[in-house]
Amino acid sequence: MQIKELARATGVDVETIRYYEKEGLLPAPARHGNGYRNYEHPHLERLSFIRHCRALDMPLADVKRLLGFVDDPQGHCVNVDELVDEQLSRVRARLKSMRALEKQLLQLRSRCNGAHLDGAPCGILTELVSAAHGEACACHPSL
Amino acid sequence: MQIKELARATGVDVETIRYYEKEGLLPAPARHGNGYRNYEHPHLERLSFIRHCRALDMPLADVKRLLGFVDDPQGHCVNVDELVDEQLSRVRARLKSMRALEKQLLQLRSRCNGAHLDGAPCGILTELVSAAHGEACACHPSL
DNA sequence: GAAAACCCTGTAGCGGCTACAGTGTCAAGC
DNA sequence: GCTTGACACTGTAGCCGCTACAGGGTTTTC
Repeated sequence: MQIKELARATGVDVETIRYYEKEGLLPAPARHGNGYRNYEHPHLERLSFIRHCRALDMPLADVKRLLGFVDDPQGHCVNVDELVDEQLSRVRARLKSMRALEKQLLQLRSRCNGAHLDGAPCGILTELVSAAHGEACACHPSL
Repeated sequence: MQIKELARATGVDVETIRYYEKEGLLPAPARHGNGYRNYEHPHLERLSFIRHCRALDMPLADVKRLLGFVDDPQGHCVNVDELVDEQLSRVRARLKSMRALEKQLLQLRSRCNGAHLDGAPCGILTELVSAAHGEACACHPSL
């Protein structure tokens, strides 16, 4: 299988496949006489595995570790568990801060209403600038 | 004010301050005779403004545009509005995918339970590998 | 024999910093 | 006057996970 076929089969970009090989995530395949990479089914499986982990937003370093567990399947469940747990708490931490962000942006945007018509200065800008003065700030109370 | 004082006053790293100057977000300050940067209060305000926007996770390019509006405060409210709206929808899109992620990770983690004691292979790894075979997958149904 | 479509390697770029290396300057203590 | 330490400067490289070239070779199709 040439690289483009593997790319099509997995939905992974050709350049990304070569990148994974360079980074040691995907083993270097055999080559045709002309130097073209020749992939087999195991490569497809491994690449799908990688993409699946990436879809879960795991860093490549973690994916690499997981692949190590797959290659040597001897009761590493605890390690795998930890890895997933870490990823989960990373995701949750980001969720929390994104929710706060959404709230702040909503409050900020509401400042603009009504200021369009008269010559008053933009409420959003005023709000943002006021943060620089250390005044109480509706959109970013924690600063 | 020397750069370290500004850094302390704003909570921004010294290197980051120089980086902002290089990127054109913070105007180059006057220099002392020895070449050291000499910041005034307006720099502090501007830097606080930048950090505030960054705390809202706005890209530096947007912050730059906002600073342009601040410098030329002539009824740009509609533009500012748009900018904040764009940021809000970016945040919301990410929120959505993070929530999906959390769910998938939770399901994945639940696979591990009970497999620790006997010699069965790790449920999480099994689940992740099964994705490579295109089987139905609890933790990532959409692939 | 020419064009299009594929392949190769290697390097540079993205964003937003962060971390050096290598050098200069200044204030305090001896 | 000398050393030590903390600060300053410039410039470059590294982080992540790709992505996009440049500059070349090969294969297929007309």
